[in-house]
Amino acid sequence: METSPLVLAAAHVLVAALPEAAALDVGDVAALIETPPNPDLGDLAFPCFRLAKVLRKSPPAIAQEIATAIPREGLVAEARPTGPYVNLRLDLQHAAPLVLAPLARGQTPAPPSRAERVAERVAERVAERVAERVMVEYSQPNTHKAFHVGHMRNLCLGDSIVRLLRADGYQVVAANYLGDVGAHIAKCLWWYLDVLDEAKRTPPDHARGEWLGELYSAASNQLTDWEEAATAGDAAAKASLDAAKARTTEILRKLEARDPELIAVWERTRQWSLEEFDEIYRWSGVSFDRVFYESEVDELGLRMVEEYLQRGVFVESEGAVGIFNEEIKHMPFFMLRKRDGTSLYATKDLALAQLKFEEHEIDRSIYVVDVRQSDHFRHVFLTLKKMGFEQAERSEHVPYEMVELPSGAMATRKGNVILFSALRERMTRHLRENYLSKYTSEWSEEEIALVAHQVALGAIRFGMLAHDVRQKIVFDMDAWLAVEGDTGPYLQYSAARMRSILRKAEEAGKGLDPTLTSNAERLSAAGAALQQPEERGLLLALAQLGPQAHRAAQELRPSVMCNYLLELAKAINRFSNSKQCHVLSAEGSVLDGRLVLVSAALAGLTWGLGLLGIEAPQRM
RNA sequence: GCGCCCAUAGCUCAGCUGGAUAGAGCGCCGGCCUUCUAAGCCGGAUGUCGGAGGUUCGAGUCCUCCUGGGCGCGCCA
Repeated sequence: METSPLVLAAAHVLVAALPEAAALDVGDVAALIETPPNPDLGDLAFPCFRLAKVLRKSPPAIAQEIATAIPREGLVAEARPTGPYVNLRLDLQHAAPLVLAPLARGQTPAPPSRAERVAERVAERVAERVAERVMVEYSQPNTHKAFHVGHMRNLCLGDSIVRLLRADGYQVVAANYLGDVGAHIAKCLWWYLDVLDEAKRTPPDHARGEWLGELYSAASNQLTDWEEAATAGDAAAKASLDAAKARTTEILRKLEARDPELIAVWERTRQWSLEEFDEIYRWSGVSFDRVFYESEVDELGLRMVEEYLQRGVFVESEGAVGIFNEEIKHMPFFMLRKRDGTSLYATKDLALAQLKFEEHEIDRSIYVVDVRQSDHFRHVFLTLKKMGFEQAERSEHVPYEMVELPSGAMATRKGNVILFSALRERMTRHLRENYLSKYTSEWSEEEIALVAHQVALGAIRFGMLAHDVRQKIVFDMDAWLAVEGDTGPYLQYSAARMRSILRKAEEAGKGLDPTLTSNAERLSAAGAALQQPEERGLLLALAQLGPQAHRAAQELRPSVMCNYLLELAKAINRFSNSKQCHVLSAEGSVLDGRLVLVSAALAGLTWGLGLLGIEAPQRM
């Protein structure tokens, strides 16, 4: 795992004190170093369990020996054996320049070098080759359908993964893949063209995509109703169902045949959805480098099926074409062409993969798609491999659990879908009414609007990212509106307070001297002046920033970052609530130390929030 | 039936490669705004880490089985 400069420095001290026979290098030691459960024990801890075997001594005895061998000068002020651990207390005179100075200077944690990444890969035996150019595909909404809170989880996850990977040194192509063809379009257009009368066929001025989504739901629900009634023996329903099915099939066929009249309708309605998606992405602060459309890979997919059928990679089965991936024992057949000769979702995914590999020369391909598609992607990757795409080995699915409501899974059928627009509206209004109203006389309307937007987005993004991907999110609107405790706004608030201190210091003529962070002597004195436990705690929390961001990127888990940032914010608030840590009333090196600490905390938190796509407001 | 995932405090969840008395938020009780934003801070109460075996010096974490829940399983996307 990536280690912080602080841990690395401590590892150097430890290695020098280790017995020869320990045979551990700095990297090994750094990887073993952990944080004691209780700050009273120390700042860093070195566990001696691993050494027990090679040294043929008990861990406590080893801890004892190491502790006595450590010189009490430089970074380590105190080394105390406690059972099997050597607990280190650091001298902040040396720690502050390592941890705080770069951040206060405006430097963000450096991504690992290529050599480090290779070493890490080798150590983990993941792959000998290190990917540089990565594509992350996410969002993938369907046109003609509503964009709801479930889609928001995907959007937040994908966007954060993109940001994490970029911060970790990768070149990332952020990709979207829009579902603009298929049965759902036919259902929607059937309702639009055949069921709605002329007068009702005009969409509203705003939220046209949403309006289309309603048509789709109505159509979908009607078909299900008829189907149920038909199964129960209702002849009229059966007739209606058959007629509707014939019509949707006709619509699909005409679209495939590029029927000018229907294509015109398709293009017009599709555009309504696309415009709405753009608006959502703009509000959410998400942008894509490449947008793929299902409509653009449809034909290519079918050509590939034909080609690989000829080559014998694919086979015919019951009139359909596919491949038997025996590796997936419980469902080996992967269908790629229907009996009627048309393509499937799977077909298009093969074509899309080829397009990605060729067009963008990526060497790693990430798909952020919900967990229900796990088997599908295993098939896709296995199939790509058998087709000869070496990148298949470096393709991976990031599965995440669904967003549900207290009433169960969201379903248009049940009418319990919470649209993204509703969440956005309610969150923004709630923040204005309950928190920002106190500033109406003080701040401009522009600033209030900006902060309402930033905080609403912060609450939504954090809410979507803080859960591990394997946990489903039960979306409870009231709970989401209560933006206190472990929430995005808490993090933003913490940043705003840091900023406020710096602003007031500036106003009082006690601002941070920009030359301080490059003045070794003054910096040491400033570090040495940090005597309060809250100051130490905050510094130690900041030391974790780089390593945690790296871990989150490696594991493709923004939730790692969320949890870490909560700890950082807690350390920040403990500091700013402590009477003993007052900044403005401090003088000399104590003032210097606190200003550097606050600057570093603000920079670190802001940067970390940025990896989640959350902005830190100037004030709130 | 087969496969994948989940199960930790009343609720929602953390818990990195197994390691020091299992943590946080919400809720509950009690404190803290003439010193820097109370969207905050401090203190208190609450746990058979679903169950049973096993591996290990050491298991919430690894293995096996079981129970409960969710999801997926050839012509939808």
